[in-house]
Amino acid sequence: MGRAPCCDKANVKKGPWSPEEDAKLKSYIEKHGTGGNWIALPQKIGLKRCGKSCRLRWLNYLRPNLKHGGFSEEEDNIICSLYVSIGSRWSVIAAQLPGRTDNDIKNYWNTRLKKKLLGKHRREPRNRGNYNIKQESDVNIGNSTDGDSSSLSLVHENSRTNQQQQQQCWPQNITMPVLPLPLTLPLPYTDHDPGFNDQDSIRKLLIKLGGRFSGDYYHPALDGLNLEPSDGQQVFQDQQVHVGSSSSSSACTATVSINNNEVQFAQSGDQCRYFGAQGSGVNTLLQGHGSNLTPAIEEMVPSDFPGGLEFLYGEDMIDHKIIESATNWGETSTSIYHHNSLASNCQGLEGFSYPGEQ
DNA sequence: AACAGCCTCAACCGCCGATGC
DNA sequence: AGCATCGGCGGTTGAGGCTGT
Repeated sequence: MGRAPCCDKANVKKGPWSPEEDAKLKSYIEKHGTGGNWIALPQKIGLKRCGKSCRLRWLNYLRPNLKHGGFSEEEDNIICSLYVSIGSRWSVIAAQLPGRTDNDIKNYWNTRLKKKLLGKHRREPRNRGNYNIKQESDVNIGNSTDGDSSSLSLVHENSRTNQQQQQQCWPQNITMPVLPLPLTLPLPYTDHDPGFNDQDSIRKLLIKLGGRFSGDYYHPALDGLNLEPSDGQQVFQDQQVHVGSSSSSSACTATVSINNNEVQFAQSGDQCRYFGAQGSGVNTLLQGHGSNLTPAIEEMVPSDFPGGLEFLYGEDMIDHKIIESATNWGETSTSIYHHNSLASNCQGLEGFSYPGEQ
């Protein structure tokens, strides 16, 4: 037997709200509050609406100090950055953008930013004062010139300066920003814990750090890994996570150290060609096994896309600045790392074509 | 002007966790 | 402990408006 419906669907009005309904709901809540019971609210007011519908209408539309449309570039950046790091947790993202609702951001992402990332939009957006798509960057795929012809890298040609910034997409030692949440993560590994056998757990950890799994690469360094999550949760700060095979003396070890709000990847061992010597850096490790990285991004980036999501983690991602921000993620105040040019990089993907594609 | 296709976004749906009984 | 209820969340839908032909 299923769960009882929250309201009598037969006697509940659906569809767009009328101004009268809005006025009723708004005036009541402004006078009396929600009373902590949305389900009972419509009956008190005399609205033939589901309580959940009232809640949604209030939160997404009637609530004071809401902004609609006109996302600024800075908001774009924040959304991009947070989406890359935490995925589609719209309520969390919305908490960082005063006046924005999760629904708003979700819609904006799905209709604009996602396409902006891919450069799929066909025409200039309508009625968007702050929204301005510029085609200022070209992105090419080319062989890196660092002496390793086997590695591919993205070349950003920003602002048509012709100054190609060829970069290895995931350098051997890269410092990535730590995004502020969740401040506690299931930490999948400790040195003394023999139960480190859950690849999904480490995948999740690495995903939090911004990795990608395509499933296209088998990675021997992950073979036989013990990735069982430890009991409970550990504070995901100022810790080191050693990613490597405990069973192989010659295994490459990727060290993910989290200190002072920075994540550092480093690797050692004679199998490190998988990690950096061939130019793919730790990301190759990250590409080891099937993915649950923010599915929308995964979907946007084909599995054979050289370098995976590195274009989201280019140099600019490293050169970050901090935006101080209050957050709802916990009781402590924390910081967002604002990737200054992420969105412009996204814009730069306009006109990008995949290998073999015209 | 008419039509078709595209785009946006408000609203709905269903699931899940928390809470109370 | 088990169940019912509620709030909250993310995914999806569809009506209406806009644009291109």
